[in-house]
Amino acid sequence: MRYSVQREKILEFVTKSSEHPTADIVYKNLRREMPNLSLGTVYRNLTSLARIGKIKKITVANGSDHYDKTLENHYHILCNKCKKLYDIYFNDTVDIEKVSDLEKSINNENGCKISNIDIMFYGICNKCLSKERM
Amino acid sequence: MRYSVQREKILEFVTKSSEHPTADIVYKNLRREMPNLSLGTVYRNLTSLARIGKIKKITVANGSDHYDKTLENHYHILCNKCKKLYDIYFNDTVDIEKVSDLEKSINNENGCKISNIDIMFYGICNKCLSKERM
DNA sequence: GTATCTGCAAAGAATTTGCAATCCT
DNA sequence: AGGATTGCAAATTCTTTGCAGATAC
Repeated sequence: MRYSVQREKILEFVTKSSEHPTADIVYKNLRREMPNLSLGTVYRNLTSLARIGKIKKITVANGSDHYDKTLENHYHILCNKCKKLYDIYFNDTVDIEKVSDLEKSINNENGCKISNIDIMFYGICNKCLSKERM
Repeated sequence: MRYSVQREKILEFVTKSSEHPTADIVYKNLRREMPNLSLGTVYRNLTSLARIGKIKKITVANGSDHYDKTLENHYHILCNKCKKLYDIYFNDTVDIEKVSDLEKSINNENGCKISNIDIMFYGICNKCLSKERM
């Protein structure tokens, strides 16, 4: 894959972002410094960056795909109120182990070959919860 | 919710189906006996049937939503070859327990309120695996 | 030089919606 | 009767793609 300014900036934006931007968010933000950037280019690069594993695509119910910097062993929650996607941090590493144990045992017991598991949580984020209580 | 033939047939189709039909599959199949059925009606009813819990919507990466009869404690694998969605059966009930344990512990340790977890497996189904070996 | 990548705009796929007619109750 | 539901078609939303020009190497 050849170098391009656009791809570098797109990767940088996703990597430095603490949110999990959609293609449109990446596009709108980078347009400020690159007024000629096109949405097609953003989609093409997000797709290829995900293919080579530099970032990860996250599919959610009822909405655009999000993109995340690649980090091991963490999951996401989509807030049904504000529609934002947050990381879920496990306080107890046992939880993480449960997931990978699960993955292993299913691999062995089924006739199919599992290449990956997507786990998505849905609910209300803590910000929206505290707003509700006010 | 008032009765309608269309909704009854749509629910029946999803419930009796061993596959996990998309809106389009439901539409194409029911059109044989209901030539005036419209795709909009199928979407509207699948959505409301899912809302009241009679069926379950399953969102997958890169493709249409699927619908499933509501059964507890089972998960799905999307075959990357044939793009079909299959149930995953656990031989060992411990696996199921791992998932619900996971759910409980996350509920307690995070500031957010989790209403549900979606777990999706991706890989190659056993049918496509045996074709590969031939 | 040439294959890759971009911007643009148009196309495509999936789903939703407005509206008048029709159907339950 | 009167509100819910339908069929139809148009609109929306998200994403992909064809193409001609620009860019990396």
